[in-house]
Amino acid sequence: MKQSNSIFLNGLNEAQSHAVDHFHGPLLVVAGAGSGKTRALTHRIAHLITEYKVDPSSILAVTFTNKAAREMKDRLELLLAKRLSSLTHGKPWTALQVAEQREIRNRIHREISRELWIGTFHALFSRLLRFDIDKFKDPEGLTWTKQFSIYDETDAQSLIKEIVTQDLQLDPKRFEPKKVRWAISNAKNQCLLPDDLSNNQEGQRGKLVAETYRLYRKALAANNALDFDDLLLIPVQLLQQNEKIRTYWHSRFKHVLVDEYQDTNWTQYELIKQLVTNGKDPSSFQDWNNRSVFVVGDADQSIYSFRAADFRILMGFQEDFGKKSLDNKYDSTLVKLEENYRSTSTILEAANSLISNNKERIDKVLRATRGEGEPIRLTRCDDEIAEAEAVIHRLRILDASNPELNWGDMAILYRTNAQSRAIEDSLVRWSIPYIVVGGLRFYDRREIKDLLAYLRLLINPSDSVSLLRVLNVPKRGIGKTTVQRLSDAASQLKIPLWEVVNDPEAVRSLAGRSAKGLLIFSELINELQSHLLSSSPAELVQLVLEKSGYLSELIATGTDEAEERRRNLQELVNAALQYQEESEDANLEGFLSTAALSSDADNKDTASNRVTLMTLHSSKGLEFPVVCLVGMEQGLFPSYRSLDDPSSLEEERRLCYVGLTRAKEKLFLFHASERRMWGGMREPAIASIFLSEIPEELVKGDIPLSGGATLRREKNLDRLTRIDRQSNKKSFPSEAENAVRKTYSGPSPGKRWSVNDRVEHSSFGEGIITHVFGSGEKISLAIKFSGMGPKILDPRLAPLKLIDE
DNA sequence: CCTTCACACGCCTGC
DNA sequence: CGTGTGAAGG
Repeated sequence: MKQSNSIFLNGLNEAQSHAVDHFHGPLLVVAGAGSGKTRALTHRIAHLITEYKVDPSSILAVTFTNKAAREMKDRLELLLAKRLSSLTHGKPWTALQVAEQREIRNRIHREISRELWIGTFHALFSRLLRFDIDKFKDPEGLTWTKQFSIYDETDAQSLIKEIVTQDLQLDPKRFEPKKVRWAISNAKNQCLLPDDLSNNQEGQRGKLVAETYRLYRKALAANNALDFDDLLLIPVQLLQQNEKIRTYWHSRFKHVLVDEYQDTNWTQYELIKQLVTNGKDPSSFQDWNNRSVFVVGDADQSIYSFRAADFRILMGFQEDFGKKSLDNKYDSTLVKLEENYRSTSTILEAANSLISNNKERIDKVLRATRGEGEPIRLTRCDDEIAEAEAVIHRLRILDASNPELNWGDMAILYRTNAQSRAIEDSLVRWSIPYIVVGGLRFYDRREIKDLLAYLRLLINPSDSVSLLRVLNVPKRGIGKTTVQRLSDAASQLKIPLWEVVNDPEAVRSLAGRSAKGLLIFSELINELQSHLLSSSPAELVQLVLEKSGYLSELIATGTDEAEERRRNLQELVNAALQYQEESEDANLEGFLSTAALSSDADNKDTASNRVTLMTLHSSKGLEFPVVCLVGMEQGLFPSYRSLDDPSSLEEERRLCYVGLTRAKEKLFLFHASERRMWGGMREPAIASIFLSEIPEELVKGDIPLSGGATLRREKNLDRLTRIDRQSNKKSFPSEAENAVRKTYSGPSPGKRWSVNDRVEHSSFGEGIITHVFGSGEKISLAIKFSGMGPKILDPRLAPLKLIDE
């Protein structure tokens, strides 16, 4: 079956060809930095389609970022286009006219790449959920529809905060929503449900976290919303419980490829397993005919354990899926790519030496294929401002003395986003063009989130988080008290907030002066909803902008900041237009998913001729001729949180390894002896331990280096930069806190209206009072009439009379 | 009842 | 340094 004459095997080394040509069964590709794994992945897909005649729609390829997905598609299209051009035109690709090229690419896109499922775990499985989530049966009876909203971290946290303070009546200072959210996220990423978590917990605090998790999940369902973690966890549950759906997707995706496998978590692993083996135990799964699972990764580049990635999943792959190892090199389930085509041998040697300090590794060496290159340069600076100046100075020298180097060939990498500021200042001072990747996402800007909240509300009126966000934006005179009254009513009636807001009588009854604003708002939403089916996403964005008064308010404000926001919103319209161009059946749900799941790094093209600034994490998968790595100091990099924890320190070291191996030609390291942390305090800083792990002979210091001995001695000193870990103090709700459970002012004896009273309404007929809101003069009644949902009425206005028993 | 202003507090990394 | 929360003002 081996097709050794395939053009997609040309120019590959032995190990790469082996990976590309693999057809049946599981294969783990251990791919060191710069060993051509993206090449192997794209060639493999092309090879599967053209040589093994695999239907493109049966290929599922998981990438780590959307950007990587787009690149993979582009490269694949180009590969296939080149092949097609020699087949159909008998000419090499470059000899074709532009129009011919375009026609071929369109054809490839239409017939092949459009059919492929390539994307991040989150993007792919939210797509799957848009098909099947309505068939999901939750053990606690929760339900979702295809119109579900996707909540980002902020939305999720505000929901949790609400639960902690309102439902559980806990002090958010002691039971921090952020930490609780983190614990819940961790559980979800390990495939744990509320009950599982509860059973895992001993102390009261743990039990409370599990209880928050349960309520949080319930709240998400009430909002018809999912958080990022649910996009993976719900599909797992769905595939586990529903054999029909599982078998469908199992039969559909015959070839599954996963990039950056070292950064998968247990929930993602479970997804892969369900799809590949149809839920069977992988070690005994036999039915590999015309089916494969192909994972690529490098345990030394695992840098996401903070979001529950576990590289032991990669290390256990063979045992999970494979037969026992016979020949270590070309085992039927393992290929190692160990030849590095990216970096000079100096850079590689430094990286190899650094990473050898880690204990938890798969044995792997990275062999250089390029020359020695220049020594690594290390610069020590007085503080972060001097550091920024030193970096820029270095880049300017390079720019002046190397005509072949452009600004776009240079990258400045740092541990934390906050470090970019000082460097940006210097770049501006020297008028050097630059781009900052990461940090605040475009879709996290306030005005963008506001507009997206409108759109989410339109398709998913249950989404109360979005409703609350835009209810009074722009200002409609609807204040906190009114909102609280409406929310209380909604939660007691167990109906979405929107149903209260959308009921004019309820509004008139519950709200005072702000009733007018509420009526305007609900009319607005109803009107916008009427355009849902007939308008494109971009048109809808424009409509919301105009009809909501958002745009006119910004124009009226007239400040620079407002103008900036207006431009961003225009950019959102453009993003919607671009989305429409790129996808076949463009709809608003799709656009909103794309928006929720895109990261800042996805949108920036690094092609423009600018110096790139980013965190080490975002640099994964990229390469640059020139790399400057700044802030190599204890407490910063490695981060202070890792200093007393060996396994986090190893992760920091892997991060450093990733950073070093981004460089192709020239590598510059910087550290400062003093640094302003946040606010103003100047903190003395000492050189990073990682510097002492790079062989001295590879490094040339601008200043005399403190040797490894000094560093090792300093290592044992008490860290000035270290911040004491918070002691594990428990925070239980006190007796007092428990005692002040909120009571709504129900009917007091002697009042005219009470719960369970039977009433008669002149047009709705007979009903029963289910709730009484408010007290004194101002009360509202929730009444259940037969044949309709609960109505909220003001007894002073509504034609009601009490029926005597 | 809603808006605005001031102050306190905290930031690692990100789909 | 930005965000979120609280008290005073309108």
